[in-house]
Amino acid sequence: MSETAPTPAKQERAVATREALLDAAIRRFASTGYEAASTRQIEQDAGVKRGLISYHFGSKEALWKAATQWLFDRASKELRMTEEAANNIDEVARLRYFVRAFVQFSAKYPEINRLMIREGMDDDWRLEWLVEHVVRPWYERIHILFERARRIGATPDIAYPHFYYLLTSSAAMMFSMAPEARRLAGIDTSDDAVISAHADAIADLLFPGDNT
Amino acid sequence: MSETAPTPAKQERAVATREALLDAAIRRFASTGYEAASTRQIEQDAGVKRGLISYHFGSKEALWKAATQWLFDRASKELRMTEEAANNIDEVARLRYFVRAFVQFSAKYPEINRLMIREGMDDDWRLEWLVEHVVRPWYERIHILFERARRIGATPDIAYPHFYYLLTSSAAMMFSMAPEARRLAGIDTSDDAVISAHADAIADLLFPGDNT
DNA sequence: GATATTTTTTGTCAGTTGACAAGTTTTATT
DNA sequence: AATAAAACTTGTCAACTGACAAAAAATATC
Repeated sequence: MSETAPTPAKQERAVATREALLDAAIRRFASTGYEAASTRQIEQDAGVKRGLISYHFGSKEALWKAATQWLFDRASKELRMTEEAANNIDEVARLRYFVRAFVQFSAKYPEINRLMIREGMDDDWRLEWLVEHVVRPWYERIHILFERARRIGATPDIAYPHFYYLLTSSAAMMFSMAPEARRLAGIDTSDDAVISAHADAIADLLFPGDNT
Repeated sequence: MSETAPTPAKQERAVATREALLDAAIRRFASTGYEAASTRQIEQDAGVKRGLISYHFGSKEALWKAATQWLFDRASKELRMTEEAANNIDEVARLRYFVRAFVQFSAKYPEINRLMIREGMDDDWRLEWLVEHVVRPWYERIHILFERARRIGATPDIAYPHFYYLLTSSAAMMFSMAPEARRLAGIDTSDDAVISAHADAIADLLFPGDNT
């Protein structure tokens, strides 16, 4: 073997470029959709030059997968921490706590719900990817909470899929539709008071327990 | 004045072309969004030749407005009939009736909610148009029902905007996300039993009245 | 049947898109 | 400082987009 290979250099400023692209990509994909979001626009948003997506990700499709993965990893970690934080309180209070946390979470990351809504309407490779990589784990996780609550009679008498869509849609929709909510109802959905009121409303409806 | 103008002809087969285009346009705009829906694709879906959108509507923007107007006019009429049909029953039962009808309605016209979701995320001319032409009338109409219900104590204790987003999102989302619901939960959202169960679930949550 | 008008068909345009390839600069290591 | 790899930059391409214009066909009225 020719030992001439001295030492390959490593990557440095590239991480900044990558993150800028991932962040810009998520925002574009979530707000305008995959097809309508142009790679040139994303590069411009990220403040980098034109060929960088090709260089760092290879293709638009690969960028989309990397960006969604990136977003959901961040978010999943946070949601799981919330879940664990509620482990040492009683059952009903825990459910209310989780629901409120879920609303806060939806308000904090509106891009997640926006992405899922956009992709959930069309049965293509993106929906398949999202369902298997992201949605199903959460679907199952919430299922467990739901069953535990059902056993102590703390849950409305409906089949789980209905509950899942009731919870997720009512928790997230208002924040996904922030521009509409502002125009229509004059609501600022980034206001903590609004978020908190919404969380209370949902928790009260789903688990009419104590008002704490 | 030169009386040579004999008699101008009228339009005939054009209406069929127009309707085919409107129908195809709604489906495309709702499922892929405005920017990603190409006029050529819409013409192909409608089974007509290439230049017809230009001829009948002038521009893509004009087609979008005509198509959404067309859809909402049809839907509004139906929703108003439902509302009137419930005029001669007592207050609480009427609310439950309306909620159930609203769910049925959302299941029957998933394109409406899909359109509003797509456009509600971005604050552009389409959102402005939708809010003023379509959403606000409904928003106010439901507001009246809500206030009437509040006066007799039949309503959850939340501000109206929260109620509005709870109702509309939980009623419509599952049907807008039909492809996801099928993949994720194995649910056929066009099944009458599923629709009915969903309607019951929401009516029970919002107005825990009798179970009729 | 002649004719004017509506409707359809086809050609063409400038602008945009995603992808790739050939360059240039920067950086880490010696 | 030399050098090789990584990172960035720019040029170019075929495909597609919305729009318009000109030609062809269909239709109603006389």
